[in-house]
Amino acid sequence: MVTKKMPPRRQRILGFLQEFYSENGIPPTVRDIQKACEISSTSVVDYNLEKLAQAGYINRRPDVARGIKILDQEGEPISNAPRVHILGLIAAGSPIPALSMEESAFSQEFDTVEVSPELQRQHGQLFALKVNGTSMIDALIDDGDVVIIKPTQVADNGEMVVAWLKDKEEATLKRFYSEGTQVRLQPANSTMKPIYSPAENVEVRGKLVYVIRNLG
Amino acid sequence: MVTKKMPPRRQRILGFLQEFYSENGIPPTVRDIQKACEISSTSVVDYNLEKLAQAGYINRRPDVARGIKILDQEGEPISNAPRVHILGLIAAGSPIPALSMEESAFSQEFDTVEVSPELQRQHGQLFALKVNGTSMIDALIDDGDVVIIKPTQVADNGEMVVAWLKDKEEATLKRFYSEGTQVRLQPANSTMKPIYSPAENVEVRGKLVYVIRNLG
DNA sequence: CCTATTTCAGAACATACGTTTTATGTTAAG
DNA sequence: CTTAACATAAAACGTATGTTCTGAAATAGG
Repeated sequence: MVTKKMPPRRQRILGFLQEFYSENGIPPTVRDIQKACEISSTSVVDYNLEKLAQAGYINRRPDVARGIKILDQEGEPISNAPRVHILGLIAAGSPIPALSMEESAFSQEFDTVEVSPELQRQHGQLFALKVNGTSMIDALIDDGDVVIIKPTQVADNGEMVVAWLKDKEEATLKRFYSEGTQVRLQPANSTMKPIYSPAENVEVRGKLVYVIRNLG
Repeated sequence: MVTKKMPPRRQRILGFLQEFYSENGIPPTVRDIQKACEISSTSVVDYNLEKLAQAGYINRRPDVARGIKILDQEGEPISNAPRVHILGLIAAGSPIPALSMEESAFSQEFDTVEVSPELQRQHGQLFALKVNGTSMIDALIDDGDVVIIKPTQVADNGEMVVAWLKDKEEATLKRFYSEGTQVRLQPANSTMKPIYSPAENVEVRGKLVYVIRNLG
């Protein structure tokens, strides 16, 4: 599908649609859009909505209040469940990208996964990583699994964390144990040996709160 | 919270609300409810909606079209993502309940998990089981994990299935391999031995399409 | 049986909200 | 410059949809 460049106003409308729907559980009205996007007339909103519909970004149910259906890339309606960005891959040796998300919250550049609203409510802002390779298999995490992570710099003992090893410049998923001056990073499976490292060499980037595995 | 008995009509309205929202991505109007629940007047719908709001089942946004917010047990708004019923526990020796769901699709008697719409679209009707104990740990499935299952009687070789062993009267999660007259049920981890059983002793109940693990 | 409370009915009302119309400004191609 | 396609504007229109009013039927408690 050839995606043509979109006027900024239309882009803004589309972004607002997703944001509003995700926040309120109902799509906005034409007038909601008008106010939020600082448009002078409802007819302009209508015009741009029609364009968005032609381009396949939305569906419109004629004559029904709040009749806009927001579609994903496959043309299927999206749900209003919170979506979490998959920032990248994690594996032995692979770096984790920067964790500043607020700005690009609704940019289309990342893959996303749906999470339940409870999870989002419970933990606040989240991000996700896709696990590459079987290096985490000892922690019951398989190749291709997606892990949902809550950003944090601290962790309690026994929690599964994304740990950054400064010296090796690599990130890993392990159980975290603070043992005085050093840190033990323990695979969940006892047949694997733990990693011991000085506390100042280990940076906790986030804790693991959810694992998703898609088979089939 | 003391849940008083609800008039059947009110129960029906509540069920319709969830069904309609899940199906259409927007809540129904008062008149949608009126038609679907065969109510003679909009005022009756309004009356019952008010009661449902008092009882904490919904929120109403005054004067806004389709302003009903459906709430879960914690009083938080639900999303319109498809919800899948958790029919029970699965573990060595535990039975799996009957798989007829259509009738009780929106009864409140089961716990549910949200799944992404894509999953539902891809596989159709689904159900879920909560894994009890660590007996599936060899298949990278931990105690407390929730597995999403697509009901089916057949499976391709290598797929993870819910297999019912008639002689032992127990269900188990394993990889499925048809080997002529008998069936091999293979744990995902090679350190565990496979189960060999005559084909007529093994009933495939469903295939595993998704695994969810909630930590923290 | 009597009374109070709950539930249901029908109709009318008020407005939230999608749509249409007519007109003007803006950009891009020839 | 001219013209066509694109985009914006203001106002009015029609109906979809929440709300209210008045009254009657059904149900429950004593």
